[in-house]
Amino acid sequence: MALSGKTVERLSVYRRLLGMQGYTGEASVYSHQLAEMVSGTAAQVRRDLMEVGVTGHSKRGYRVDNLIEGISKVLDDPAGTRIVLVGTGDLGRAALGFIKGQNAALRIVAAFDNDPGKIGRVIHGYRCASIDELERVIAAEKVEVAIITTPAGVAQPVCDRLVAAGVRGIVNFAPTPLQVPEGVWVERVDIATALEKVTCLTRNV
Amino acid sequence: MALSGKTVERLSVYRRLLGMQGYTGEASVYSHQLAEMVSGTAAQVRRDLMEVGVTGHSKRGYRVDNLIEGISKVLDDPAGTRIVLVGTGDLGRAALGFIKGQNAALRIVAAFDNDPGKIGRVIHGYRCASIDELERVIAAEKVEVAIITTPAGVAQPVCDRLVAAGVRGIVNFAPTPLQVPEGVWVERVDIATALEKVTCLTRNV
DNA sequence: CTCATCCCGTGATTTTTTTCACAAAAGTAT
DNA sequence: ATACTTTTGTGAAAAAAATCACGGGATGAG
Repeated sequence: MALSGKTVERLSVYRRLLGMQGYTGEASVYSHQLAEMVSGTAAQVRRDLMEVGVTGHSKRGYRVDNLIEGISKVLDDPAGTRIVLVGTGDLGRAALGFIKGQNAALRIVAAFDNDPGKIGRVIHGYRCASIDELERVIAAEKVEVAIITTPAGVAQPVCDRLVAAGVRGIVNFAPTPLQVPEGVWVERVDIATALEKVTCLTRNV
Repeated sequence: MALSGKTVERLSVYRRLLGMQGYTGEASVYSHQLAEMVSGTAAQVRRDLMEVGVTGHSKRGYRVDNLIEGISKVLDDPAGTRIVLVGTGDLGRAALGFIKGQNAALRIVAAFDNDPGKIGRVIHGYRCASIDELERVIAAEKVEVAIITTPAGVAQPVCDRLVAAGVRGIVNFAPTPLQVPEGVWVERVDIATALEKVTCLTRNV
């Protein structure tokens, strides 16, 4: 099953919205309702759900519990995914807050920093550990995914250590591209670029 | 000139990398060097630059100053873009840090919060103002773009106020989609989705 | 029961984005 | 000067993504 990255992104959003409080509370949703939530089209939603394999019901839409279960089956590793975060500055703390309690399949195993003043502090319930422990923890806990929220200058060396220690997926918030070997997936979240994109496209529309 | 969103994103990255310290310092770059930086292909870089209108030189590549100037001409508003940020939590502070000093054409006019305890504080050089001032400041300064870094629960009402006050472009960091009228551009930065995407795609590759 | 309506599932089509591939330009070596 | 190499610029082809459009099933009204 080869889900495209775009589809995975939308599935993640569908699931989050369906799981959120404030959702209508109905037992079913129509594709056009989901489409409205993500500013897409009903056909696209149906196609995404088709790829997942969940099936709806003419005239009554999709059962919400069914949807959440089906999406989770493709997005989540049944064994859970162990994650570390490196860099507990503002952004690192913010990221921990976003992740906390969102998805039971994602487990933050450790948060690292190189500032002795931060080590030992508890952030959103996670204890900040010394960067010196990085390799040990990754190996001991079989960590597969890492989040880099360090300053740009150290992102690449941190990345190299993560990859050498066995990490195979990285979310990179540092404003610099990372060089990684084949077989490692990097997802970049570029705040400065997002802002420049909006300023540019807002003007030309 | 109709630049695609993807192209704009890459242009933003090319420019940032070229402007950064640590860049080789050469007066020229080849398309394949830029490609390597962004993990793309040389042909794609050349196409992006073609759309911008900057022109290179066989055998010597593109002049760096030329590139930066050409990219800036399409990305930046010559009059500058005035921006406000709403929500000075961890994420808001992080965003201010990323933006600060990056691009002279982007000017943060104000940062707002509804917490009386935060009002008056200075964050990365920007003074935090009361959310009550939102409409006044946006009108007075002709603000066109806003960054939403509030909790999910208040993102939509904040968005409504921004749009009513005249904002036409929004970068939304809140983990909830925003409903906006025609003519307003929303760029979503979804941290939780980025993480789920990596965990999913890392596994299936 | 019959009709009208509403929605799902999906083949076909269109649009968008990326990649290929090659002529022409420009430098280098001999 | 000539041959060889490297790089740009871009039409053409391919790939990826989104949209259209319609058959078919389910429901409710009359």
